Amino acid sequence: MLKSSTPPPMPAEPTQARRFSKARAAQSYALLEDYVELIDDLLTATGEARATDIARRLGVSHATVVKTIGRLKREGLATSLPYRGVFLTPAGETLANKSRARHRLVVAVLTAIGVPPEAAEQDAEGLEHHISPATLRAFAAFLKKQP
Amino acid sequence: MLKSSTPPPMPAEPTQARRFSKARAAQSYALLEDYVELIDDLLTATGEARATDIARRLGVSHATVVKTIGRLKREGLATSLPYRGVFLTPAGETLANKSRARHRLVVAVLTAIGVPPEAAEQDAEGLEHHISPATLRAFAAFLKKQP
DNA sequence: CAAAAAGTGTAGCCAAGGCTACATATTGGA
DNA sequence: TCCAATATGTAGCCTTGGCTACACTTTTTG
Ligand SMILES: [Mn+2]
Ligand SMILES: [Mn+2]
Ligand SMILES: [Mn+2]
Ligand SMILES: [Mn+2]
Repeated sequence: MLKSSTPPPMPAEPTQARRFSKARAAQSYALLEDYVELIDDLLTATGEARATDIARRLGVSHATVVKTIGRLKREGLATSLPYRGVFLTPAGETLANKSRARHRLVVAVLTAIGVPPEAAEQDAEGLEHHISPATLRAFAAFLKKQP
Repeated sequence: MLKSSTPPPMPAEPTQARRFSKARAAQSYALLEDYVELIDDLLTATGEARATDIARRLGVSHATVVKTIGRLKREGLATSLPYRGVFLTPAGETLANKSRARHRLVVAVLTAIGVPPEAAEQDAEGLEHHISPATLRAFAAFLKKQP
């Protein structure tokens, strides 16, 4: 007999509310993670991260990017000088490195499971922001013991 | 030697922009998926889905729920009668069933990989909305050939 | 059956994250 | 050099998805 024929019961209210809450919190942080990762990539590749480049990469308008850079600065993740691009604070760099490592691990796991490469890259862009540390550890362990 | 010592190159601009775009689109649909899934669960379990119950389950205010129900109605996923709760249209039921099946499959895969149960449930709540059909198929295939 | 409690609806506020339009600054090429 | 192209900044608008406050309806209960 295959696992589970009876559907799982609905979770208790406070549990379910807590899960949704955390998912909302993760989502509200997602954009910042993508930005610092991208900014760090641009800084490494070209030495600078300009609003226009970021906008092109993200597929949004430069005005949107400028506004979000404001949020990055408010949250202590980036600095910028007028007409001189964006830079990451130490906190920003730390977050960028964590985000990049997690992004790659997610892609690797999806691929190992048999997800086609482009789908893995596509889905990872959204998935990555909802991977808890516990899941991240499980992913790393899973990859290590892969054939 | 372990796989990949050189970091992957940054994707070309249009590719990366398309990925981010799709991830944003998926996110904008996420709330609707959670709502119809939850409404369908409540209808099945208790015969009705009231705004207050939904609010308690989601951990938001009832006013927020009422407003979102408006969006569900605009998008043709639900109907409601004043002071008489919410119901799903056929389109809403279809989406609810798809969402629930996907949700369960995601949890099953995470668990199979070795993610602890509560982390699997927690992360799935956010992850599920970024699983493409291709990834879904790969997940199903992966589970089937598991020991 | 009336009063209290619970549920629902509505208004108005906020922040995030999109956009366009336009003004200003910088940069590169003739 | 200076003018055109490019980049940047700013303003104002929109939708989504949160919230509180308050009014109204329905249900429960003494
Ligand atoms: Mn990423
Ligand atoms: Mn991402
Ligand atoms: Mn779900
Ligand atoms: Mn969800």
